[in-house]
This record gives sequence, structure tokens and C-alpha cells, in this order.
Amino acid sequence: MARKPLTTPRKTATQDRARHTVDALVEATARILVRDGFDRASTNRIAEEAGVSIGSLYQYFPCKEALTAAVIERHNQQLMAIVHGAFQQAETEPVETGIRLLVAAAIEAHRIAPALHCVLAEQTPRSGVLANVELFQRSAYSLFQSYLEAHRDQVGVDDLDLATFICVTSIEALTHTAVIHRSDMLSEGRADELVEEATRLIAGYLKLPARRAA
Amino acid sequence: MARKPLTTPRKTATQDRARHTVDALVEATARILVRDGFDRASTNRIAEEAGVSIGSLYQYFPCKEALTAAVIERHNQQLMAIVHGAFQQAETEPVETGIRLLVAAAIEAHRIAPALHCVLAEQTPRSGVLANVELFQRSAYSLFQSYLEAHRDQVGVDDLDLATFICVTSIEALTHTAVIHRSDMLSEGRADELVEEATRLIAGYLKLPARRAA
Amino acid sequence: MARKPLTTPRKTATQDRARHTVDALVEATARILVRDGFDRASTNRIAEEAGVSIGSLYQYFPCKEALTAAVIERHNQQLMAIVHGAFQQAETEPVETGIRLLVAAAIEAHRIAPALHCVLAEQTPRSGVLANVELFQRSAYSLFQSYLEAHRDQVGVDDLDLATFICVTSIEALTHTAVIHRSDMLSEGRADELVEEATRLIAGYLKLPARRAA
Amino acid sequence: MARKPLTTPRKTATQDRARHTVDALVEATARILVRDGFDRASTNRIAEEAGVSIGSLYQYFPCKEALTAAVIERHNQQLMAIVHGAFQQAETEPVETGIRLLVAAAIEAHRIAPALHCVLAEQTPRSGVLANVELFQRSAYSLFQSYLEAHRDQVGVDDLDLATFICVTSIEALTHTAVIHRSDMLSEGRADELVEEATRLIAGYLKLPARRAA
DNA sequence: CATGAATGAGTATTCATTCAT
DNA sequence: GATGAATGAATACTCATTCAT
Repeated sequence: MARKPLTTPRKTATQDRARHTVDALVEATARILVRDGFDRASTNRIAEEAGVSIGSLYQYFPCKEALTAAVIERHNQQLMAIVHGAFQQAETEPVETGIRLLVAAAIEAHRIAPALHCVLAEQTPRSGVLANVELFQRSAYSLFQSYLEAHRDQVGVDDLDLATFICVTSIEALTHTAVIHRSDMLSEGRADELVEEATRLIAGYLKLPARRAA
Repeated sequence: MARKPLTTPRKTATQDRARHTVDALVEATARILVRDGFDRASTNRIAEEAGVSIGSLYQYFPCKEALTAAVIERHNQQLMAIVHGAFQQAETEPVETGIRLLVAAAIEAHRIAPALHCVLAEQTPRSGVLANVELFQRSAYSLFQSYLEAHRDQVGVDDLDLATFICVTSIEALTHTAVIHRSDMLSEGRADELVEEATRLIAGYLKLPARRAA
Repeated sequence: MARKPLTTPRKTATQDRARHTVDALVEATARILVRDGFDRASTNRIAEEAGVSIGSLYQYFPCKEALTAAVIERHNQQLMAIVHGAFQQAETEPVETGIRLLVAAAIEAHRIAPALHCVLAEQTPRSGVLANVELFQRSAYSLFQSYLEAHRDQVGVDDLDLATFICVTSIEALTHTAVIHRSDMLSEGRADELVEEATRLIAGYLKLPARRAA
Repeated sequence: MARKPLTTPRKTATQDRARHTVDALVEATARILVRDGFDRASTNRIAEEAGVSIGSLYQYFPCKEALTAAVIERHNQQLMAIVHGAFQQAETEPVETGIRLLVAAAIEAHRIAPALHCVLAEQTPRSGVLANVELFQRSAYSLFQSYLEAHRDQVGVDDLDLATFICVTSIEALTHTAVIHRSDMLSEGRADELVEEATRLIAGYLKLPARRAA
């Protein structure tokens, strides 16, 4: 614990050359993560792949975890761009259509870099620094909760937090598992079915009359 | 190897000693996995924790993965006992009650050894030998599919495989996430709510009229 | 040095069962030496191959080297049988014919178990105990020297020890190298040529007039 | 990897350090091979003997064999320098004188580092990378064959390949065995006798009329 | 700033040998 | 006698990290 280094890059690369080095390192890390897996992603290998000396790597990243964190960060931002967009579209739609948009966006998001997503999800330890995968979850979580609040008249839930948990967890799991383990489900034509069923699951749930009339 | 003589006592005696060693190793592995995480679970450390020499470890486990596999195996069997039991109970119940039983069982199963389950799920690479975490999933999957078939008259789905995917993935994710990341949801009283909502989600979905009337 | 164990078997296996065990072990060692090489010939593996417990192995052989020594011993005795026979035949022949017999015998000897001979010659360290490969050399050496003495009238050498060294070393090297590295030279027909040339080399040398007339 | 800047001084400076490390490792390997034998030459021990960390060892040598290969390489080059020189001198001499030169050179070559030569010849497994001990043999072989071709008029052999085999194998064995096992033969005065006898053996053989007049 | 040589604790695994049963 | 469980020192090799140049 005590010695746990920081996750943030040591210096904000104001100079172009520095920024280029940082980018090269993050990209190299992602590439190696995908190509060789987490266990074979050594700092020396990453530096070599990036065409940068190991010394320079440590100029910008204080430790190995910081590199992985940067990759995750970048990936999350890409996911977020899609998910954010979907929430904006969904805002003005009736629940059923809105949920359909969100589910489709979730699949699309997982498809950005499925191999990387898979390594990040299945091999990369969540220890300490790396917990920021969850940052994404958390932010999706609060977006969804706002969404529910905004459509409270159309939904029959009384515990908003619980409903959010149910919906976000299910959508994430369904789309994640489909992309990672059941790619057959995403073939031309079948993908729509999946979206449809997931929408039925979630929208159906939301439209159910609230349990506690009392 | 060499042909065992008939003196069962000797043989049994030695086997007891061996069984004790094997058990100590598997338990030590589980303990270390939980306490220190997968990455710090080295064979030497495990042997030491088990109070056994490193040589003995390799007498019974051909490689590091085999140890983890044994832990997973044991854990899976415990999960299975619970899940199996729940399916048997659910069989004769109407869908709503049945699903409620299954959801409750899923939570119960995750509670057996939540810390271990977490390490196994989040840190342990799925490579090679270790893929048998999925054996559990697969078997839960086919149990659920059979369940749906048996209750076809009460459910409105037409694609059984897809419905199974939706339900199993959701239940697994909800119970797993609740146990691992939202233990607050399982406090006295609140746990029932979670079961109730999850049941509403799944049972509600199953009872929806089939999409394709055509 | 100090701890160097003995090479001789711990007990002379008077009982049949014991002799059988010893034989099984020596044979297993030879088999593994050939099949897997010296480096992979562990005592546990040998015991298993022999169908004997590792405990029994150490009952009869004080250490690993003793096993190898026994294999070498056995191999040497087989070589010796052939070489001895050849010397007996050669004794009554004129030099040229005698040498031809000896060369042919040397090839024949190397052909008994070429693979084993190869492992023994190329992989098995000559350290300590195992030097008894040289016992064979030494004994061939003195047989040859006696042979030269007996045929002194036909040979033109004056330094018998030197001449023996020249002849034995050459014959051994030629036949050994041919069998081990130039098996093409021993194909049907060509083998005779090799014998002929080696005989010309050695017999020609012996028949040269002595250098030092003084 | 990363593009080297133009400041040769820096680059050269670091290269010097590296070269020093590599040299220290090769020398340490040779020293340990001689002092402790092949089996005790572990990478850790070599690094320690070289006064270098084990990590540095693996920076320059990909595996243990590569170290031994480097030692062999170096040794071979030294042998080769001598042998090559001898062939050049021998070229213009009559057969008898030429062979005498070659035999003397062979002894001289074996005397460069007899203890190392011995370990390399008797303990070092010929597997894989290490086969380049034979590179030397092979090259001596073809040099000798060229020599015979150039002096065809003075020699009575008809099968050049066979004659080369006979001569090279014998000379190698005689000089090797004398240096390694019969150092008494190389004492002041006696060495000449050995050269003389070996020369009689080989030159005598070459000058014999060809077998097949038919 | 960048480089890359150097570090050394740490890893999985093997194997000759002992000894209680 | 025979067994085989247990031992632990030793091995080859990796990798995050530092620091002199």
C-alpha cells in the first residue's frame, strides 16, 4: 500500500515531442495487450514496441500500472463518447425507444475494440490503481439514473437506485457477454434480435406497475 | 506405480498423508488467492502457507495452473450444489415463484466465498486449464434452458436460446455485482428487495407475449 | 571428493528377486539414456521405467552415478567379449591379417549398441566414478601391446608403448567416428573399404622399418 | 532500437561498457567450465564469477547454451588460426614435411587451452547450438581434402574422401589423446618422437600404392 | 531530456536423496 | 525388504525499475 505510486503521468506533455512519445507508449501498450496478453506486456517490450527507450517510458509513466491505466482511460473515453451520445438521443424519446437506443449504443461501444476490451476485462487485474474501469460504470450509472428520473411518469419503479442497478448491470452484462463470448449473436440480422429482446427485458421491467402501492 | 501389495493399511495410511497434503495445498491456494491476490500467489508461497515443501507441491500438481484449477473446481462444485438444488425446487413451481427461488439461490451461491469468487472472477486469467470457470456457466445455462422448456406454456418467448442467454446472463450479473460490489444491497431487509426486483425483471420478461405472432 | 560415494552395488544380489530388480534397473537406465538422453535420466524416472520404487533403487545403487557406472560396465563387458575374441584369432595370424581382424572387431563392437555408445561417449560426464570407460581402453591397450610383442619380428617399431598408443588410438577413433558420425561409411560394401584402408594405415605403419637404426 | 542520435561518443562509451560485460561473461564461463566442469556451470555462478548481475547476463546471452557457444566459438577461432597457418606452410612442402607440419600444428593447437578443450570435448553436450564444435572439424576436413588434391601426384589413394577421413580422424585423435590423457608423451624430447611417429603413420599411409590397380 | 546498461529479487520447476511406515 | 511421500537446494530465466552517461 504505502509505496503505491501514482497513476497520473509524471508531467503533462506540453511539448509536441513529449506528447508524441506518450501517445506512442499508450498505443504500444494497447497493441501488446491485445497481441500478447497482459502477462507478456513488460515495460521493456512496450518501450521497444513504441520505439522509445525504457528510460523515456519511466519519464512519463511512474510505473507499469500507470500505462495500463492510461489505456483504460482512453478506452473509457471512447466508450463514453458513444454512451453519452445515446443518452442525449434517448432523452427526448419514449422509454421503449430510449432503452432501445441505449442497448444499441452499449453493443456499439463494446464493438469499438472488442479484443482490447476483453483483455482489459478478463486479464487485467483490478488491483489498486486500475479500479478506474469502474469510473465508466459509475458514470453510466448516474446518467441512467438521471434518465429514469426524467421519465418517472412512464416508469413504475419506486426505488430509483435499485432500478438503476438492475438496468445498468443487466445491459452491461448482456452486451458485454454477447460481444465477448457470443459473437454469433451479433451476426447480421441476429444483432437486431438481441437488441429487441434486451429492450423487452428492460423496458418491460420499467413499465411494470410499482410493487409497493402502499 | 510399482504393483501395490495387499496390505491396505499401509497403502491407506500413506494415502491419508497424501490426501492431507493435497487438501492443505488447495486450501492454502484459496487462502492466498483471497489474501494476496492471484499475482502474488507463487508456488513457493503456496507451499509455505500449506506447511509443505515445494517438492511436495509438484508431486501432486503438475504446474501452477493445476492448483488454481483445483480451487476453481472445488468452488464450482459448491456453487453447483446450491444451484442444482434450486432448480429442483423450482421445477414444480409456477414461473414467478421458480425464478424467485433461482435468484435467491444465485445470491446464496455467490455468498459462499465472495472474496474467493471475486478473485476467481476478476484476477484469474481464463487461459488454458482454467476455462472451467465457464463449465459452471455452461451447466447453469443448460439447466435454465431445460427449465424454460418445461414451462413453455407459461412463457411467451419464441427463441429459447436467446431467452436463456438473457435470463442467465442477467441473473448472474445482478447477483454477482450485488455480492461483489454492492454488499450494501444485501443487508438485512434490502436483500429481499433485490430478489424481488430481479424476479420482476426476469419473470416479467418471460411472461411478456412473444414478439413474433407472425 | 570426500563425500564421493562408492560405485559398487550395495549388496550382491544373492536372491533371485534382488538380481531381477538390479537387472531391471540397469536395463531401464540404458533404455532411458538412449531414449531421453543423460540429462533427462532422473533416478525417479529410472525407477518408474524399471517398475521399481525409488526406495528400492537406492537399496541397490548408492547414487545416480552408480547406475550409469553399471550400464557402462555392462557395455564394456560386451565390447570386451568381442575384442578379446578378435585378439585370440589374430594371435596366430600374420600382422596384416591380424590387424584386419582387429579393425573389423572394433567396428563390430561399436555396432553392438551404437545409440547407447553415443550417449555414453558424448553426454555422460566422465567425472569421478565414471572414468571406467577408460578401463576398457586400458585393457585393449595392454592386449595390443602383448600382440605387438608377440609379433615383434614382423614389425619395425622400436618404441612399443608409443606404437601401441598410435595404433590403439587410431583404430578406436576411426571405428568410433565411423559408427557415430559417418554411418554412411558402414553401408553394405563400403564397410569393407573402411576396414581395408584402416588396415593399410595400421599394418603399413607397423611394417615400416624402424626409424632408429642406431 | 530507438534511433541513435549522432553523438558517437556517448554511444561508443556505452558500447565499451557492454563489450566489457560480454567479455567478462565469456571469460568467466571458460574459467568455470575449466574449474568446476560443465554441470556446475550455472548461469548464476557464471554471472557471479564475471562480477555481473544475472540480469546483465541475460541481456547479452539469450540462454545458457549461448554462453557455451560463445566460448566454443572463441576457442575454435584460436584453433583455426594455428591450423590455417600450418596448412599454408604445408602447401608448398613435400608430403612428408607437410604432414609433419600439420601434426605439429595439431599438437600446438590442443595445447592452447588443454583443460578447456577437454571440458568442451568431454563434458559439453553437442546438442543444438553447440554443434559448432564440429564446425571446426568440418573445416579442418575440407582443408585437408584440398591439401590431398593438391598433392595427388605424391599420394597413392584413390578414394579422397575416405583417405581424408582416415588422416584427419587419426591426427585429431592422436594429438587430442596425447594432450589430454598422455601429457607424459609431450615432455621435452618425447614430443618430437610423437610427431615423428604420427607423421610416419600418416605419410606412410598416403605414400602406399593405391589398393585398386584393377 | 533521452538513453540503455545494469540490477537482483522473484518465478516456476526439477531431482537426488532420505526415512517413516 | 520394499514403498513412496516428503524434502529443499538448485536451476534457468524474467521484469519492473534505477541511474550514470
